Amino acid sequence: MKRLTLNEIGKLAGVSAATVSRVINNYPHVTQERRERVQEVIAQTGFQPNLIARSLASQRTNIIGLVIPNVAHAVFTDPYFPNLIQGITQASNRRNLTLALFLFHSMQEETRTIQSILNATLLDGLIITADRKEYSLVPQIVKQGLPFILVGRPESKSEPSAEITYVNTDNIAGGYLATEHLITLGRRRIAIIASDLNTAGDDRYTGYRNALRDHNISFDAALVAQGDFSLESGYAAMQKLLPEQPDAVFASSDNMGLGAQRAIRDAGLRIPQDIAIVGYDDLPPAMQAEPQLTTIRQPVEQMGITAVELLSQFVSSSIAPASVIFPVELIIRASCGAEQSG
Amino acid sequence: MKRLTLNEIGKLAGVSAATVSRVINNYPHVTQERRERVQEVIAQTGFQPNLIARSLASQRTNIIGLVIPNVAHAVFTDPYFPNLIQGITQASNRRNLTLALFLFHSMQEETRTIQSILNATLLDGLIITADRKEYSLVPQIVKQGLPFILVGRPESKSEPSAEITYVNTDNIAGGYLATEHLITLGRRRIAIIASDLNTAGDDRYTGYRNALRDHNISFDAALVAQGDFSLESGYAAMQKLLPEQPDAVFASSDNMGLGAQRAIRDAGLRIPQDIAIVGYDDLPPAMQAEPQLTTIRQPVEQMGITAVELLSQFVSSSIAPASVIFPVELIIRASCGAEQSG
DNA sequence: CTGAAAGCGCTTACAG
DNA sequence: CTGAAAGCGCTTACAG
Repeated sequence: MKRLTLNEIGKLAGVSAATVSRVINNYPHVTQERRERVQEVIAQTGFQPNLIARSLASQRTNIIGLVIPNVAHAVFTDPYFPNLIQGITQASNRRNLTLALFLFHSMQEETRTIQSILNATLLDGLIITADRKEYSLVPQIVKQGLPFILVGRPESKSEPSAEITYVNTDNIAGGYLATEHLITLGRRRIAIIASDLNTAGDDRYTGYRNALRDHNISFDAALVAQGDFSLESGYAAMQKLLPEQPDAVFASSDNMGLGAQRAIRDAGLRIPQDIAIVGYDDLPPAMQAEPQLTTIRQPVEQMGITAVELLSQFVSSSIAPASVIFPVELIIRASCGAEQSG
Repeated sequence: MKRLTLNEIGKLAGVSAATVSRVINNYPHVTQERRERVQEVIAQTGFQPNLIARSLASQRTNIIGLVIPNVAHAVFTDPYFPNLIQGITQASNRRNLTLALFLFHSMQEETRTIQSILNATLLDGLIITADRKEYSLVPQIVKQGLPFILVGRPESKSEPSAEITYVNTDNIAGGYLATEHLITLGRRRIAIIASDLNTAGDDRYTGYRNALRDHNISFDAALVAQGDFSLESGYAAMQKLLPEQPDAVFASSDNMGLGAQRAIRDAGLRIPQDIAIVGYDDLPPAMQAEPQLTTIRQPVEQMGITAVELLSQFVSSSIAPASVIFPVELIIRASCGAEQSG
């Protein structure tokens, strides 16, 4: 079936294409009568303007991109991404934005695709997840002038000049809360499964250090092990920590927490009696082992929504909006020994 | 920085914009010399054609949509979707297609968005996951004439006339393999946690029935319980089955299998000694409880790749290509009692 | 093989 | 408030 054009709608309504365009775009100065006549015709014909033509004329596509850099470990194992995407799609739908998703399966593919995204004129802006620290993408985009929002804190050293807008959760507070909770339970040899792969890991570690300091517990480097956010790395890290005889562990991601949980069990120790655990990221219960982890919950979906909103502002005003940081909360579950003490 | 146009590139190379366009689009009849001159200029300037303008002129956008209908239960809890998306993005990147992702958070939003997708001219085609049976979307799209590929088998009754192209895995064979495996282990009271929410569930159930029939085991309706692919529903279904004293259970999704596993343990029974389990879908080990499920593995990522390829064919030839069905395989793990028998 | 020109379907100053 | 017209940056018959 042949698609209608502005011109044809105009004819049917007895007005010019320009007027139809003005009605569609809610331009205020159209007489009520003409406006209604046009709306009538649009409703009857089910007309929808050609988005491509509109984009070409208006130099605005209403398409935004979500770029998830190629991370070493399976992107979607971590429920963080699905949650984030839920928020982003929700806000996109609401604002009539189309979301283009970019995933990569090799660094080469990533470089190539990013390059063409930046050179093409398809996108109004970009949302980029800050999963890797050594991410050279950012300066490249800044240079191009394409509006973008980072999800997660950028490395402070990157781009001293440019104002990078980001949404984030308060990871320092999260690390602090988690550690303090373990302290409150009377634990003193509190280990951490940390990660320096991204700034989220850095900040959670900072929170851990701060909590120890504030509670006059001396820091012991032997109680720090590194992981890469995967369950397997959590398992390995915990195995490394066990000889140090910690009585608690803060795993700076739930996946690593699950790994730690297994390692503790495999060593014949009890949770939480021997070692209490606090995780991070809040895996949905369905994915968790039992008992479920006490964890720090982040409003990831909300972060996605906000990212879209900030990006919209950026696109329409071409002034980078202010970054937003969301609070986190502690969710207490049995794994920590709160309810379950024997 | 000002973007270049075909015209400007042409001037730099001493040819017309038309010739530049022909070079870019690999039109064969351009003299070697001019071609090289143009390519040189393009390389030096880093010129990339404006995709929107190209789309408007060529009536082809190279954007495809992935539509994941609003399913009652968290879309991404099931690793099926991430895997599928991996395949789809990989193939999209390879073919220089942009992938637009459409998720919905209510039926109303879904209806509204689908409508505007179909009326707009933004997409060359659609990939749609067939997660719901009662899906009225399909006839609507068929009517619109937008090329689309279904991931999963459509209901047979839908659209007797239209040729619907789909990619699928051989779910009947999967159900058969799973059940036969349990039979081979000597089990006879084999329960099934089924689901009639989609055709995948139907087919797996058919495979179960066929296997029983071929092995002369009489079907017992009391050994059938329904689930909705969630862990919780698997737990509930298993609880319903336990009084029937099954000695095995085929859970037609891994999530439901994990739920069943918990229900069995909570009832004080042993896996696999008392009840052996086979799951479906192959959750990544990281998400699985222990012991991991014996399961039917489907080539989900490959299905995504193929969906994109079929859609490309469809778009360029406007003739619906033939559907593709992938084989599945049985992955034996300890939960089934193969290795672990005491 | 190549270029001038029309056309894709909108938006938006510009006059009036 | 409204319309005629130019323009967004390509592609692609059409002539030559």
